[in-house]
Amino acid sequence: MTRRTEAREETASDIRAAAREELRASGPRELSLRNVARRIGMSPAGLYRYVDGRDGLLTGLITESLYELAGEVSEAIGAEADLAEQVVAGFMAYRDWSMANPAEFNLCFGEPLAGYAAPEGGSTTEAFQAVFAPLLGVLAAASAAGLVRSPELPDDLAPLGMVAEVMLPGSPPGLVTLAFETWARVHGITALEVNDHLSYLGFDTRPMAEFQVRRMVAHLMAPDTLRG
Amino acid sequence: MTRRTEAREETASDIRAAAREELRASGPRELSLRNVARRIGMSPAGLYRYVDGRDGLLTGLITESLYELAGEVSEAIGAEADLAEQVVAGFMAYRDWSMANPAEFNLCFGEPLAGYAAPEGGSTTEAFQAVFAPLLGVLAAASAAGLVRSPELPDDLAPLGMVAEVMLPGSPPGLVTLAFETWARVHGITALEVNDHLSYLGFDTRPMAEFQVRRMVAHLMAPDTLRG
DNA sequence: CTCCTTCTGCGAACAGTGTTCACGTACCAT
DNA sequence: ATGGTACGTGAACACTGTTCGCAGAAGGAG
Repeated sequence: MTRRTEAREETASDIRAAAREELRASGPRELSLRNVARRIGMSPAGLYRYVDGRDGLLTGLITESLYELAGEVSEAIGAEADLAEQVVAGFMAYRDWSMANPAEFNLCFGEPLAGYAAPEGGSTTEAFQAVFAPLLGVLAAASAAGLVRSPELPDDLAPLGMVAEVMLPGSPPGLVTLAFETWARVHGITALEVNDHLSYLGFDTRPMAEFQVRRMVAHLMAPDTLRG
Repeated sequence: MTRRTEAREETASDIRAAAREELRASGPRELSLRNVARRIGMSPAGLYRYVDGRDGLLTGLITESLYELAGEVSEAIGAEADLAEQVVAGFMAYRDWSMANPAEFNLCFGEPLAGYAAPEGGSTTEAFQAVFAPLLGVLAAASAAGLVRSPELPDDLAPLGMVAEVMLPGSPPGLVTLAFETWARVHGITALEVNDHLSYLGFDTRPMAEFQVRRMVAHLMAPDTLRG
């Protein structure tokens, strides 16, 4: 009962590591199951004893990557005292991790993989929440401290009010739209950087990203935040 | 000289159309050259008389898509009189086209295709400029009219000043960073919408996108724009 | 220690992909 | 009418994910 499960655990771990390498080397779309097998010196068919095909391999990579990112974000937030600086640090950690792990970023936040469906259990959903929970926490804290004034929701966005009660219970309904806006902003600059759409500028674009994030936070926490 | 070139032109057009259909049906990554051939009832090898492999097919799709998008953006801008409304309309056209053509959006602005390299001639670069020229034009006009106050560039972003002189000659150097910021913002919400990362909200997210764009424009053209 | 079950891994196969090559065939200009 | 050129094809190669049947090895029961 021991020797077998032990060996199994080890090869499973090897497979995970090899898959991660393959992901970095070939990207999420071109991730080749046969190459993963080749890396650990196994036949492609043998992998199916450990992983439920390519989809299973991918869900493993997604959750693993998300928890890694979540750790980075939490750590970055924890290292700052000021609420505004926490927001900056948290989102810059999101950006920096994405630049360091482009394949993982695209796997989690980019174009959905053709033919891939998230598993039933919702294990990936949980991992996503692990990433956003700390960011939402800081935002909610800033709101509670009166640093962030949430905009009023137009009638168009009434459905968002429902979501607000679930995502950020007790917070003003407008805060959730602010949360999506901040995420979208950071996601935007990050996606452009990661996918080389700014590389023709010919210089390191990190300062530009930080500039945008700081402007965002300044606007977010300005006393005269525009409404609507 | 006539019958042959005429027939050639027609099949070339058929190929373009079939490729577009295939792109919509299968996405940019799974775009299968063999399926394109199948659509027009041709052998895969025969396609090589018309198109330089998959890469050639893709460059054609990219430029065609970009010019289509450029048309939508220009038209939307032209339909508005107020400068602020022009910005809103231009970017919403960008968003709406992307939602209507997700495969094309990802092909042009998403994760670069593995193994694909843009051609030498710079034909795609030209197409990209066709998209951004009208947007930059409105921004420059608004700046010239004193509606937009550009932020001062920190020392970090000195290289951007060089780019500014090329992209927006005669405009304040800070305006170009504003241009990138606006693009990044719209790209962010668009990418999230297009790639189904907001679909779990369960309602049409267009109002949310418009809300964000309007907030962006309001902030952009507010008299008390924050500097830096 | 022997027997039997279960787990593990492998080779072959299938359908699919992009790409190349040699081969006819239909068109066109002379 | 004839020579040359452009067109289209079928076969082939190396690759992919996935399934299936078959060997062994590991472990437990008697």
